[in-house]
Amino acid sequence: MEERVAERASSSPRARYREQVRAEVRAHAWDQIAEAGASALSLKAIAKRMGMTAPALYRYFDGRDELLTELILTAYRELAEAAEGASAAGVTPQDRLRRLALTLRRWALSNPQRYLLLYGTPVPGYSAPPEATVLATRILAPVLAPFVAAEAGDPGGDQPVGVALRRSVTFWTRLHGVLSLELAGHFAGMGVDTEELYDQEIRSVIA
Amino acid sequence: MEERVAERASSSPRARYREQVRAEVRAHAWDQIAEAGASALSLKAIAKRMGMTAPALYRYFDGRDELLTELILTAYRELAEAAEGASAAGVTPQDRLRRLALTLRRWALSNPQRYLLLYGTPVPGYSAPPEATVLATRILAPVLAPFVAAEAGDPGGDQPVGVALRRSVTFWTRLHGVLSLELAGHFAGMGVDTEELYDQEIRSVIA
DNA sequence: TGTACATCAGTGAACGCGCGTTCACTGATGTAC
DNA sequence: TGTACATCAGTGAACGCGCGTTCACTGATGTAC
Repeated sequence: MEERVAERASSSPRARYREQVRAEVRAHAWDQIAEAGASALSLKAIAKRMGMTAPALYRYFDGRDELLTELILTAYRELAEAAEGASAAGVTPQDRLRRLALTLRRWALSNPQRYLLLYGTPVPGYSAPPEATVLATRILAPVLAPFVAAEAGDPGGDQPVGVALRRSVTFWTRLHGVLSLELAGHFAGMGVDTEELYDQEIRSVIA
Repeated sequence: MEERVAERASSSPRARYREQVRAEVRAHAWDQIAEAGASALSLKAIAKRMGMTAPALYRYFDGRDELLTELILTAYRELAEAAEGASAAGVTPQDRLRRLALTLRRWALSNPQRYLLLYGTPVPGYSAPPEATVLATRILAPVLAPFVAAEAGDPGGDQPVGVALRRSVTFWTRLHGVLSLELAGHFAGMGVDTEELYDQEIRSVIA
């Protein structure tokens, strides 16, 4: 009901201002997450940085968890779009997967906490809504598609989709293995060339 | 200096009692970490569960961070021992790596938060001491050894240690990729057989 | 175009909670003669 | 074996901090006539 009103009035000055403030809150939330991790997300701290009092934010978000949920869903959608965009630029299935993987790494390195929010240790005391699980599954689609295409062009496979799905998951876990350890700083002082390692893992599944 | 005293008096009733209480604190700390993650570690909460007041714990630990450090170092040592023990039971290098990997998975699944404490998203506001980094590096030794042995038995390699090191890291990242996503619940509702997936990843590096 | 009214952003005080940590102190336990 | 003393575990009060959230209220902005 309220949503209906918000939609209808989406171009009114008040509605515009609302969306502006909401955007600013989200921006500050990301800053905060980037600095101290998702569990440090605090409405009071955001309000202080915005020069407002905390109760004012309750006009814009139902509470801390609702804000966190919105951030997570946004991040999933953003990542999915980036993945699809990167994939679309490729010609062959292999090329698509490679671009997708490199985009994923760039995305993750440019804002580690955003990646860790989605794929790292779950935020204590917060349970993701069902929508998040759905989005998390759906994000595999741009990975799956090139594998399906590759299998289809390669005759003789018994169950092309089954094979493609397995390879997709493997692709994902291998990239995540390198990325998450890199982001958490676990290669520190080990003299590992993470970029090369990542590239090796890309090739390991594609070839 | 204090350490010296503690050593000398290690069999006195008081010293025994001290170690007993310290152990109980650690046990409650692990319980707490298992339930709500490492960032929920709280001296006050531990004291309450032990039927004591919080300041009393300062007789046993310098503070929250010191306790956390001790837990992390203990976990590293425990994992290293488990890895070495498992490896020792194997005959061929391949066998050793396989046992090591399966032990790692069992260890991680039996107490997810303990694994995530070492290899998950860093605890916000806490920076691990240098010793932790050293231990984290040293834990690669039992992985590296079988690969070195395998390379040595396989003539023709240019730089056996270099190759072995690269394979060790790959082994590690691939296992971690599956494990960490499994522990964080990211395969939920995707119909993935994680055990089989893990086994596939073991074979991918060994074979 | 001006006036009356409704809407809504934002404030300030407050509640209850939990945290790490310090300090002066009590009382029990171990030690030296 | 008993007494005087030192050591040390643990308490209770307190400090200052930050958190999410509620509530009654003010004042500005938009809307309808």
